[in-house]
Amino acid sequence: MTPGAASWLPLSPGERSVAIEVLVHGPLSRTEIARRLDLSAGSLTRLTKPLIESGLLVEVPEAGAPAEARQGRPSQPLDVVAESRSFLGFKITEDMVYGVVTTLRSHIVARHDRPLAGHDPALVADLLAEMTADLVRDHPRLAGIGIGVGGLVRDRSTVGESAFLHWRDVPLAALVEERTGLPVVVENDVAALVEAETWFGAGRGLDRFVVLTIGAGIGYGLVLGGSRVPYAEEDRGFGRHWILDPNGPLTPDGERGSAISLLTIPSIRYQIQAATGREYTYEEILALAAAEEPLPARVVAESARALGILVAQISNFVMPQKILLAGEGVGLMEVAGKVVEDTIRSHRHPLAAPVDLETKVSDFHDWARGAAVLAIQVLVLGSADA
Amino acid sequence: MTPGAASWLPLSPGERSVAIEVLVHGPLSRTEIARRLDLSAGSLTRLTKPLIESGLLVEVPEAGAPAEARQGRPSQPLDVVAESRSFLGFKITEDMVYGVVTTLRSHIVARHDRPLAGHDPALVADLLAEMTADLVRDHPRLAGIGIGVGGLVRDRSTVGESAFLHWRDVPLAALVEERTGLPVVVENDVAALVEAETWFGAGRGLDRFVVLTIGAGIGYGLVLGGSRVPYAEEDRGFGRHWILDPNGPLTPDGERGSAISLLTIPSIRYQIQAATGREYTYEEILALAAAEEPLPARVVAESARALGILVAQISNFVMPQKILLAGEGVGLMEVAGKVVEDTIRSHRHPLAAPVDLETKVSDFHDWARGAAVLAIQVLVLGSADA
DNA sequence: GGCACTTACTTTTGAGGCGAAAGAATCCTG
DNA sequence: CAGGATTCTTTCGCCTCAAAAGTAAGTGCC
Repeated sequence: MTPGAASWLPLSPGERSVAIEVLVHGPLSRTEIARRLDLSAGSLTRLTKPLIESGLLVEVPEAGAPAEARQGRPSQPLDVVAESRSFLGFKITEDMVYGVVTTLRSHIVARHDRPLAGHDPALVADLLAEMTADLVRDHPRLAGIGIGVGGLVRDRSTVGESAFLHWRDVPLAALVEERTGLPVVVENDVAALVEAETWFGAGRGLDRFVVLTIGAGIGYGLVLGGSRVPYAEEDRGFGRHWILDPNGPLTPDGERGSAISLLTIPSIRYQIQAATGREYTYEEILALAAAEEPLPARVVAESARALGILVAQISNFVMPQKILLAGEGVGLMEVAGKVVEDTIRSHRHPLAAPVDLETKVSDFHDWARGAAVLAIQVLVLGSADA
Repeated sequence: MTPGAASWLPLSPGERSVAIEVLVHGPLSRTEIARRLDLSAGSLTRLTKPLIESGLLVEVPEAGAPAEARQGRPSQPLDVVAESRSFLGFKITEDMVYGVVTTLRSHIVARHDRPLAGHDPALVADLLAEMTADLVRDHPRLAGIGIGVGGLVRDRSTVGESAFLHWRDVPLAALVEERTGLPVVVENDVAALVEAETWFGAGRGLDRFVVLTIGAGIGYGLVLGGSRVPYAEEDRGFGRHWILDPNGPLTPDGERGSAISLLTIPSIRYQIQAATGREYTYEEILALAAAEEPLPARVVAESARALGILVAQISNFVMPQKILLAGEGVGLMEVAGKVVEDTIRSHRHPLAAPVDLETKVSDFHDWARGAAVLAIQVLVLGSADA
């Protein structure tokens, strides 16, 4: 796809795996890479030479710890030149577009957000092109654009269905490519976040890894053998039918006691509003719960128990090495983390390995960063998927 | 391990993958193998030649369907000589040892069961050796023995903990090896069944595959990328804390409404007995439920709903291509299969891919067959795991 | 029956990746 | 400064594989 995408030269499989290893796992000496990829030292010399000559890798002086003075010839760490290329990531929400510029290492070096006036595909593409033009001024060497959208995305290029944008079969990648001339990848926002965390975040190097997001909706991503498992119902309402508590609350969305009803921000706000007649933000509700106001405390505790059950179920059946909890709703963990953990424990076998649950406080720029990682992957892998 | 295990010659990785492909997927022509393993036709000639010369593979006349007369030179299917070796599989229960002899293709060619008088390790090993001696008379060329035990097994050789045998750290493989002179593999019974189904059964060729067994207990096995995921709590009471219905029955084992309480045979018998004061077998209860006797019907329906919830949860989180339901308790599906399926559907996203749920009526000889497959794997792979 | 065509398999050849082993570089230790 | 340790490089041969050409064995059509 996207023939304009000047991918990383014609890399041989061996070279590519070396490049990815260095890209993802920071500076590494040749010996260390050989150990990780189970190759001989000789092969490493062979594989790294062209990568260094092409400027993709460089030998860095001595990675941080010269203190650790070992015997023998000092190792010569290799690293990618993180600043050699820039990547653009967008997250489209109902009323905003969040944009970030990242390095090859997926570090955010710039942010740029703009309100979204309408949902016409051409209009959205125009706005993305404008934002790209704004950002490209300070960041030349832009190598690609990644776009994250809530909804079903096909072939990493077409939005098949997006409820909040009212889109069906919009070839967003093509629209933005023709306006910017840059290679564009479009992906479901949760999928993009999962890829980002798998490559550069909590899931680095893990074999079985789960990402769970709570916010306006529920997001679930499963990584097995280092690559994401595609889901048929991808983000067309995850969790609507995950019944966590048959006696749980009934909300406009989702079945009674479903993950949607118990965990999403709109549902929690709805519950409080239905009971009090007043509107509170999610943060206000969490604060009230922390202050032990009875009604919010009960709703939040119920939500926390549901989260515990959900995490326990995932752990029981998938046995991931780590579960990453992200999204705008993770404030729940701060207020009721103990309830969550107790619930997890009571729904797990006492001899089972403890769940490695990591919470990541995240805003919309993290979603955009996730999208940018897709652009990195395309550059590195040549538009194939991991 | 087990140096006596005359494994399949020193097979190169390429040769081994060819051998396994033919072993698992029946007679295959060279072209077909090349297609499946993504190799060139030339490589296939190279790889198959030594396998044929060593007698491991043979060219078979024409596999069954000469009717399908295609144009061109007819293909020359290759096959393993299923009867060239025999394998022995044992399943140890509290009061019986079930034994089977299988071919290389894992077809059962003989059965032999004996009551188990006591649980002393030496006594059990003696019995296994006697049964082996009985069976080896009619089946020479015995290549190895596999033993399945409920409980925790380490290194495929030592029973770390088995509640019903009251064993701790019993080196069962060594005990049987020194009595029989044959290579022995010991494994958890569920794990063995999972391996068998992955190689020769419902899970053949699948990437994500789940085995769920209901019987005296609950068994759960997860296969990802073609190999089984090891669990920390392996068969030390799966399902004890899987709460499927918080309002479910309370039984001596497991938490209220747990998979153990709702699905295992002893718990269902306990529920009926507690309500009626009489003892019924599981089969009797199912028959009464089918005849719409109110109490059994209610208990069985509750059990079926729980199974549906469990299957739906597994599907939601693991997204396996297939779930195999096995064990002595699968009669539930015959009586209440519709309830199970309806429950699954109501706990799944309407757009989610339908669950491929396969029920396998199985007795203890299937467990023994699973153990025999381990012996096959050791022979083929050289005692490594898949 | 002969000729074209199709498909399956074999042989040959050449390129490329890999590891083993030997050698060079560069540090520490005494 | 010698000796050892560790990393990296070089060389060499092996193995694997793909490509291409050749052989085998059938069908279809005249």
